Amino acid sequence: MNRPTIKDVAREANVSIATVSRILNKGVGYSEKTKQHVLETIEKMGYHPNAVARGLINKKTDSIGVLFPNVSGLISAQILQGIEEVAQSHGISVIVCNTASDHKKTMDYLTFLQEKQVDGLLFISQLLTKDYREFIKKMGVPIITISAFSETNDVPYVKVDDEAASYDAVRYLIEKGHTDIGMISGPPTDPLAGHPRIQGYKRALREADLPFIETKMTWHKGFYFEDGQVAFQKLLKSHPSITALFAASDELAISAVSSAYHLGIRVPHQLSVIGYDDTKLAKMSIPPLTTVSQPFEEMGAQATKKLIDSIQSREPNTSLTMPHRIAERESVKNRMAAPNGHV
Amino acid sequence: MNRPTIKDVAREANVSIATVSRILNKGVGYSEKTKQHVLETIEKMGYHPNAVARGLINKKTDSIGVLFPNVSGLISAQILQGIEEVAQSHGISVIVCNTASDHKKTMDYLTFLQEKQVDGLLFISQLLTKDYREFIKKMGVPIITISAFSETNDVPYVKVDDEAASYDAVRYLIEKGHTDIGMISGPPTDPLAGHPRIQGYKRALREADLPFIETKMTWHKGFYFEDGQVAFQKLLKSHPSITALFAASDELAISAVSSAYHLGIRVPHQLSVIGYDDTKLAKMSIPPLTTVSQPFEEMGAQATKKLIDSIQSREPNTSLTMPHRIAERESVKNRMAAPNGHV
DNA sequence: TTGAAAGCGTTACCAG
DNA sequence: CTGGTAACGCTTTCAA
Repeated sequence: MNRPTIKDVAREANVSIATVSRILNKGVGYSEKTKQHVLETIEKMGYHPNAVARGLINKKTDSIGVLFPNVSGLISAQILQGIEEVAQSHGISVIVCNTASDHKKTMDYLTFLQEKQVDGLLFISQLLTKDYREFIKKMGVPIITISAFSETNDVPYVKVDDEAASYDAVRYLIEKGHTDIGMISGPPTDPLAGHPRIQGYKRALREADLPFIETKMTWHKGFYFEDGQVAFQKLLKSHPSITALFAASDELAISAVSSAYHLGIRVPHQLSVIGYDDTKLAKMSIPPLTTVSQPFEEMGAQATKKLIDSIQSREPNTSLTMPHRIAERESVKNRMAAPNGHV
Repeated sequence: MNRPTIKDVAREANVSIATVSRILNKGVGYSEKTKQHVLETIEKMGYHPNAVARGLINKKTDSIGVLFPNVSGLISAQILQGIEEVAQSHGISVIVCNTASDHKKTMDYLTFLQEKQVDGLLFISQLLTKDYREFIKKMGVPIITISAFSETNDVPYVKVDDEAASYDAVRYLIEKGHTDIGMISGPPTDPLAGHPRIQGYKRALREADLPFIETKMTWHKGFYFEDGQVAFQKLLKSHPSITALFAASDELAISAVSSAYHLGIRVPHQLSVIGYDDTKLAKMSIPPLTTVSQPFEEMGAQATKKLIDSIQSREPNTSLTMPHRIAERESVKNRMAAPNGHV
């Protein structure tokens, strides 16, 4: 025997399906008596409405698509956690999509999500290019980016101010008495986490009348541990004198700490390092990593709230710049401290 | 103007909707000529089939639900990556659900997924209790657990053999010449990652004629970094003599390494530690962590393949025990080595 | 307060 | 090879 439908309930309760539907969805249009009776039979039969049929007629599936460039990372996972939580509390299902930063894959997924009739889209840590935007416009569903923005500048985002956050990180180093500061960056061409962070680094230097030296900023492909290894080597070779290092991600930072350890360079005594992201990693590092903290989970939650708002109100949304802060731990030495002051 | 439907395409192409449908889904029932023509108008109009309507009539939504006790962890993220990849390649959408290991939340989600008419379920790192099983049976969709199993013993799983893996880990320590080996475990009452790993530890000790001493195995709530801190303190207080430590997770292991560092105990010189999981963390630790490697991504992928098989064949599935291995890095000292042999 | 029936976009059966 | 039509499970007019 198949799962009962609204029809079965109606027959069993001796009412019409219209009445059952009203009881389930509307506040009016039936007597208290029939309501009780119908609710009882529903309970008895173990009836559950079919969301697919509902979606067809309502033109609303109560589902959203979330596109990540990579789902297995710490950051994605934390953002997803925030998304899932508020979606869940609104009875909305979240469909995860891994684009691998690939154009074709992203397009395919967009098409897929269109066919699935999702009510909205969340676009994470990936530049929303013109053609993606074009396609999404045709889909006619609201979209918000997280830790990203659109080339077309007409889609709301939820992110921290990367330039300002980087500035603050380097500023922090300077305030601790450092004047010879290197940076391990991501690709300068990366408009999301590359370029702006470099800009922040430069500005902090400039405002403190410290010279910006091209080769004191190195990078290698991405923001991962392995990238850090090679970038750090490069940096150290040309500038062994640096006393502090700003890394554009926690993985990059930890990679530097690890390399330093193997080279016998003590952190923070000989080299201070500050990271970026404040993933779980930061706390677990030896020494615990001082880093720029981004509220990833909260970002996921806020963006999802906004998206759901947009879906319900059919109004466009506004962007939101999230606050960042320096999570002070033990990887930065205070050179201003009294000579006997450790750390 | 709304998105075109199959009806619009039919009208525009001067054929019936049946013909359009056939062209889209069947290999036969139309001439090459009309096929070309219809395909062209589809292209021209930018038509995309509505998966919701399809789902309604086919009683198949091409979507699966994935239940995690926690989505923000490294392990979940890696498993999810594997799931997403094979689902994607089969045109199936994955709906993520965070149960927070909570009974009510899990039940709510199960109900939700039932209404959404998902075609199958993946249950991750969480004991599938009798009542969950009951409910899922009523749903009538296939289910597979990953890194977990069912109380009722009638649902296929994909997991490593935890007892054997733990045994191997401790055995590895013993082979490196260690005889005084402590363990930081998860809760012994945890049937998934607690109990079996403890059993493996005990068996390895027993087979090597080493005594099992109750207090040489400590734990504190869970498998996270913070848990490790307190468990390690406890262990060290009663057994400062241990030369090696088996931790039931990488976070636990790294926590111990970190605590040891702060106490001036050098790893691996004074204390060897072996972890469990081989998450990204392991490589980033100082020193890089030797650990039991679980192929999480592969586990997610295999389970999803099996699930999709079950969905298509409507046949029950079989369990799969995945291979584990010791990922040798630098946190274990070889006490058998020549006296001048480092590490 | 209630029921009949149209319709959401699709597939599949049955005629022709 | 092609078209008409019932059906999937539900919501929503419109009448009664």
